[in-house]
Amino acid sequence: MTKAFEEGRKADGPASMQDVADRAGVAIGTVSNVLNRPDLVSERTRHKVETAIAALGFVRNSSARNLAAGSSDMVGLVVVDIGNSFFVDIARGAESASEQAGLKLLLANSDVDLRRQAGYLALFDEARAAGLLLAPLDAPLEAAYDVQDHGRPIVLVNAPGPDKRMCSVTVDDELGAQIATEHLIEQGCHSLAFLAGPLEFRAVRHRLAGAQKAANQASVPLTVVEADSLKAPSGRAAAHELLTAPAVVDGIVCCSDPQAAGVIRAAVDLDISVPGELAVIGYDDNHFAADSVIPVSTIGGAGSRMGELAVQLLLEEITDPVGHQHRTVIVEPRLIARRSTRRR
Amino acid sequence: MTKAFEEGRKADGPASMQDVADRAGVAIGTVSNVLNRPDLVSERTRHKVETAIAALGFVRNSSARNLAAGSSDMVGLVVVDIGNSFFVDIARGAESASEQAGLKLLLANSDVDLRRQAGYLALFDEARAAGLLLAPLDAPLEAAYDVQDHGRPIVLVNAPGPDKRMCSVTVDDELGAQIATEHLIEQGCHSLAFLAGPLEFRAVRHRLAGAQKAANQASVPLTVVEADSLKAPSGRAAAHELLTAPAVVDGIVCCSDPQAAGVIRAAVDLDISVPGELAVIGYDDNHFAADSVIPVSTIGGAGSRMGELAVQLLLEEITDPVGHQHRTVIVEPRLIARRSTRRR
DNA sequence: CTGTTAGCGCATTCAA
DNA sequence: TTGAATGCGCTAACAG
Repeated sequence: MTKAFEEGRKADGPASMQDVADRAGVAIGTVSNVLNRPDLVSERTRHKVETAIAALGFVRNSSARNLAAGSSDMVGLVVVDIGNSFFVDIARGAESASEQAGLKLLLANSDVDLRRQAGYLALFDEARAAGLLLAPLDAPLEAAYDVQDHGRPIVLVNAPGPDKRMCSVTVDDELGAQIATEHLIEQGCHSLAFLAGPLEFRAVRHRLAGAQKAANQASVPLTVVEADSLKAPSGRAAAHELLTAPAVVDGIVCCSDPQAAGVIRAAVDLDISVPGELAVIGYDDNHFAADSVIPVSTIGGAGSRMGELAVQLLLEEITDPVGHQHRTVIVEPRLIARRSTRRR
Repeated sequence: MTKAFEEGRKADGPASMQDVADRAGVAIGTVSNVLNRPDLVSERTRHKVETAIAALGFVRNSSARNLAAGSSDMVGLVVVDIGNSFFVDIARGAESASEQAGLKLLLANSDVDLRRQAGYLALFDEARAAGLLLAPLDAPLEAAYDVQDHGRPIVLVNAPGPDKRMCSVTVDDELGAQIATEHLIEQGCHSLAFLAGPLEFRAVRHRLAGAQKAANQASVPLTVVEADSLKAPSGRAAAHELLTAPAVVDGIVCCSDPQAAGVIRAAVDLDISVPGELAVIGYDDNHFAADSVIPVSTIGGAGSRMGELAVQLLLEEITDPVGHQHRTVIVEPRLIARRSTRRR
């Protein structure tokens, strides 16, 4: 004699609201009420129902719930690279803002794969998520527009630029690089290099522009080197070349923290002291930057703020879908000065 | 005149299968068939339906789908700390295995908060996920048992130990620390220290045991120090104390990579050369470990493997819920030797 | 306050 | 091969 049989309900599958209602001796609507509007239910019935729920191990079926209610409290965040702590910061910011707003945040990692990105967007679209957040690849946003066309709110986080069709939050990359460059100049550098990543990345181009602006304003020479990637080995290779060239450089602005780590390693290999002979600054404040042997100065502080703002924009659109006007919020990053640039 | 009006359907909300059927001039069942069993539908009708789907921008409603079908292809992974690249590795492994199995993997970050962990488990439970993966807090697993009791498959990843009630995959922490310690001894260290994290963590205790085992076998003295945390500042502080004490230590086994980074920093501060005078090994192969100025040797390789295996176990249970026998798979980590321990 | 009921959008019989 | 009908579990509106 199975437990389910004793309880007089079908054996397989989880208990339903109807099972709960039967066991509590009330109608199904009442069960729904104690779950969703407990104030409408008398103390006594509520207790009966709660007892039945506990006894049966009843768990709401959110599919049925969403279907009937026509809405959901889930928001999806699709991220390019969960291995990059910058995006983890975004996720954290989004998570805490969502929690505060009573929304459930689910993550999906596209892992720099456009097809996966599209797949996860479609997943959340099919699940009728309340809204979507997308930290996109630097690639066409067709899939995001599709979601948008289906009437689902979506906001871009760390977007490559403003977008007329949807809300987005961006960080001012030009400003960031400018701040970084000015910082090196203030620290007494006289001959700078900008270690770019691949120029096909919009962010890289903006940062380059910012660095050039700052260098021009201060009339400090700026050598530009384009590395193959934003990773450490590329930074190391590029720096090795730069530092063994005849022209002397006493400060390098990098496009990423791993690059900066690579640069510092190259410097150490060549017996060039950091920050004494060479100041190095990274970008994005990845988690490891603070813990290095030579803590790496960097530009950061934008990640979690962007996540929060993105949720805020999303909420606005969810709350007022018709009156809503798309807009772009630009976050200003800040300097995080650590030892790798401390020259005075 | 709105687009919806022209199309002769209600304005708000996404198109439904009924809308598609109407526009294509077929019955709703046929639309369902072209979506789920296209081989049962004639070329011509299928084309009509597909045209209507495209024209309407129709997107399946997975809530309705799951409700009607009574199953879902989503699996949820709840992770303690998405900021730790070890768990990112697990997520990556789980993701690729899921993709291969035709399952959709969604992530949730409990952020070392038991309440959040329970919340996300409940979320996936309510969504009737096909199964759950949990990289748990080192804390009671009540919420996981609940899920289990509701008949939903769940497997523990990086579990604190074997569990009779559910499948789990663990890494052999004792072995890992043993390997690490043996490595230092092979490299010629004569006096070791084990930098433990808080001993309330099971993993820390196991690692301690492994280190002691290796040290005993080789008759090498092992000083044990308990740091406040697994983070860099704790490692730095503990190492500073250790390295300024009268007793000489020429090798330190750490419980984490950040700790190792802290140790190396302390050594550099004290003008002790690494690896020359002091060999240091970390644990978990966090992403940054390879890129440091002094690349950090470590114990790793288990993360993505654990993720894959966990999905595999989950699949077994999903496929055969009744015949399934819970089991624990133990993954063996491996040494990743880098410069911080290269003494010969 | 509680019970009844009509869908929500879809998968899936069963007939035709 | 296609169409009509039933129900998945729940919410919300309404009647009592």
